Order: sequence, then C-alpha cells, then structure tokens
Amino acid sequence: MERFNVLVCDDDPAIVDALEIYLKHENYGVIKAYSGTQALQALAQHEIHLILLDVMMPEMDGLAATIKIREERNIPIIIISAKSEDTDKIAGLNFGADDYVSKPFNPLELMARVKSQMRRYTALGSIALKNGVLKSGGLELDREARELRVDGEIIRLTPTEYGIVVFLMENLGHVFSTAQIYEQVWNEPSYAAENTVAVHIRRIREKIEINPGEPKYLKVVWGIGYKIDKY
Amino acid sequence: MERFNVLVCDDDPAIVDALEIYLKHENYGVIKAYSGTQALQALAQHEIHLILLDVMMPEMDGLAATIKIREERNIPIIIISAKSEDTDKIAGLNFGADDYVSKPFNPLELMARVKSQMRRYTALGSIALKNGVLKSGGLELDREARELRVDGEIIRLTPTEYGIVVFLMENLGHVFSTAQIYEQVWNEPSYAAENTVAVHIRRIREKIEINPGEPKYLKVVWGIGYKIDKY
DNA sequence: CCTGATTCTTAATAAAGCTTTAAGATTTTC
DNA sequence: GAAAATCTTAAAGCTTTATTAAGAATCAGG
Repeated sequence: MERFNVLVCDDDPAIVDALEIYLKHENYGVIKAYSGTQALQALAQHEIHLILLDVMMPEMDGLAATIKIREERNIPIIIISAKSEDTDKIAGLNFGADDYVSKPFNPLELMARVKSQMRRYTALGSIALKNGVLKSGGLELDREARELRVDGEIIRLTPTEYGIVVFLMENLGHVFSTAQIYEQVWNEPSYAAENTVAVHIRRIREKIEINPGEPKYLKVVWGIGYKIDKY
Repeated sequence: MERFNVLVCDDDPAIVDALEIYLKHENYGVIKAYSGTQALQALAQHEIHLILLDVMMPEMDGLAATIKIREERNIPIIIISAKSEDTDKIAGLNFGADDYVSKPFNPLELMARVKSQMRRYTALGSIALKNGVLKSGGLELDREARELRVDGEIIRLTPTEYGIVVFLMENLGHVFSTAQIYEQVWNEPSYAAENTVAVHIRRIREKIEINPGEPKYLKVVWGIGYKIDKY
C-alpha cells in the first residue's frame, strides 16, 4: 500500500508535534512547517498528499502562498481554525479548502477527517459540470444551490440525506460500505450504530426513486455497500 | 462568466500581495495601488468593480480617497482599518464606504465580505430592474427609495428587518444560516445571540406574508437556514 | 437632556422536523 | 434451507425553528 504524506503547518510547534504523533500512528508520513514560507518550500521538495493548515498565522502572505500552490496542484487542504465561531463562516465560504476543524480539536476527529479527504482524493470518479453541478442520468446535484433534481424536479432532502447523496455523487460508480458512508458523512472516526445508514438510504430512495424497492439510482452491491452509477 | 476586478490599495506591499493571492484564488482580477493617489489613477485606467482600501495611508488617506471616489462613481468600497475603534467605522461608512474590516483581519472573513459586496453590486441571482429594484413574485425591493412592496403595497420595515430582506433579496434562492444572516446584516464577526434572527424573521413574515405560519416568500430550509426564492 | 415611542434582544416554552433505535421481514448467497 | 446481509416500519429521542412576552436599548421630539 502506498504511503501518504501530510504537510502540517502551524506556527505553534507544540501543535505540529502533537499532530505528527497522531499522523504517524496512522502510518502517514509527516512533513512539518512553521510558516507559510516553509510550507511552500516543503511542497516543492516533498511529495505531499494532504495539507493541514492553520488559518491564523502571523505571516498571512505565507499562508496565501500555500494556497496559491493549491491552485496548481489540487491537494486536499484541511483548515484548522482558531475560533469555533469561524467554522460557519469557513463552511459558508467557497474558499477552496476541503474541510476544516476548529481549535481546540479532538485528535480522533481530525484523523477521521484526514482519512476522509484521503479517500476522496484517491477515489475521484465523478463528472463535474460547470458551477459544481454533478450529473448522472436523471440525477442532477447542484452543490452551490444545495439542490438535487430528479428529472428536473427539485427534491427536498434533509441535511443527512443531502450529505449522503453528495458523497455518492462525488464518487460516482464507487461502492462504499455503510461504515465508510457513515464516517464520511457524519465525520465520525467510527461507525457504531448498526442500521442508521440503511434507514437513511431507504428515505433517500423514497424520495428519488420511482420504485424504492427496485432502485434505479441508489444501488446496493451485495456484501459490499452502496453506490450511484455513472450514467 | 464575467470577471470582476478588485482594486487593492494599501501602503504595505505585503498585504497587497497577500490579498492579491486570495482574490485571484476566488477568480477576481486584481489591480494594485499603494497610495490614495495611485488608487484614483488606477480607477481612471481600469474597469474596477470593487475597492479594498486601507484607511491609514500616506499622501491621501483612505477616507479622503473614499470621498473622492464617491464623488464620481458608485463602486462598492470596503475599508480596511488598523484601529478597531468605532470612530473609523462610523467615519468610513458615513463617507460612503459600504463595509469595513479591522486589521488584523481574518482573510476568510474579508473574502466573505468581498463576495457579499459583489453580490450586492451585481445582485446575482436576482432580477435587477432599473434603479436597483429587485423583484421576486409579489415582492419588490426598491433599494434606492428604501421601500419594500408586497403586491404593490408599501410595507413599513424597521432597519434590521430591512437589512435582512435586502440581504436575502440580493441573493435570491440562496440559503443562509442564522449565523450568516447575523454576521452579514449586523456586520459582526460572530453570532452569539441565540434566537434574535428568528425573532426578526418572524416579524418580517408577519409583515410580508398573508399567513406567517405558512410563509410563501421567506422560507426556511431545515437544518440549513432561510432564503427567499427566485420566482 | 428628558420623555415617550419605537425597535431590538433575551428568555422561556411550544411546535415541527429530523435522526436514531430496535425489531421483525425479506432477500441474497452458498 | 440456513446464514448473512439488507430492507422496512414505527416510535422514541433529539435538534431546529416558531412563538410569545417582557425588559433593554435606541431614537425622535420637545
């Protein structure tokens, strides 16, 4: 199995070191940087697969430069935000980061998000139209407007349902176990509840399928998991 | 899609460069200036859609520049203030600035405000009639006259209510969380108060809806926020 | 600067909508 | 046919939004 490298960038060495321990425990390679400039250097020298980045660093230009790199290479970035109040803002912003956690963070949660991004990064299989619209057959997902249309008709989805659909649409044709879906959508490190994903799948099917008992879009692969096919 | 140009004006080149990178990441064109005089020059030479302006500059300070700019053109201006005191804020807004952030600022927050102003300026997602009138179904918002009409009848709104309606009308069809609404309308960096937006929403509904319990215009999206739909 | 009116916020409670749990039914595979 | 996996349903539990009212803050006119 390939080994993935994570670039950790924070001006506080204590945080960087702590993250290093967690990441190494999960068998990631760790490259450390304490400023934007150092991060840039590291990106040029090493093969980096993911970046953990503190938003609030003294030298903003360094941080900005790091993001500039991302324009060229589409590496997943997880933002670490100092204030928990910022989370909404960052989420609401179409800033370009892939995920965020707020300080102080739960290391397990952070690890879960790292894993999520890694999977997302390594399992891309979707057809992106303009404006972040994903399409497959009669399904059309507009992530910007947060809308799903089935044969042109807008379908009202709850937050969890929407999360599941986004995840599967972002990875068309790829099969995910209930555990994987749970971890991704709920952003939890592990899947404890036995049946909850199944129930949500059922509800989604009721909303998007003509015959929920014989799904056309949201299919099961027996013994493996669920998927939405590339049309 | 049209490309918008932002004029960045600050006497500190590091800040200008950093902002440039952020803005370019959001696909804005960037024109740089390092003094008020240069800013005015740039305005004459380029097509500018928004200005980011530092208050404290040599030669001509931001406020003076704001007045000059306002004399000629009605471009959105965001003031960047070194002091967090209210004096600057009030002065800036009185002299015609549309928004302000204080240094040191969170780049993400600044980007959010830039986007917000851009939306305001272009009213993307809404149907802009002449004279800055926005319309959706029976709702008609005349920003110049500061009037909202529902089916032709003028509705009296308090300042806060009006602010919320303007914000939602300028972003028809887009859902905003209560936190986002608060931050935008109140111009505060974070949303502490638990329930105040909900109360205002309620009162707006009482004024604009036939049946406030079953709103036709100001709709809720469960778990996400509020919106006014494109008609 | 008072004073009264308007507007805004806070808080508490109610209602609505969503998620999870659990338990039995059904389907698939071997 | 038996075991394992998935499906289905309903109800309990939880979160979000709605509603109301009262007190605080703000504003305009004297």
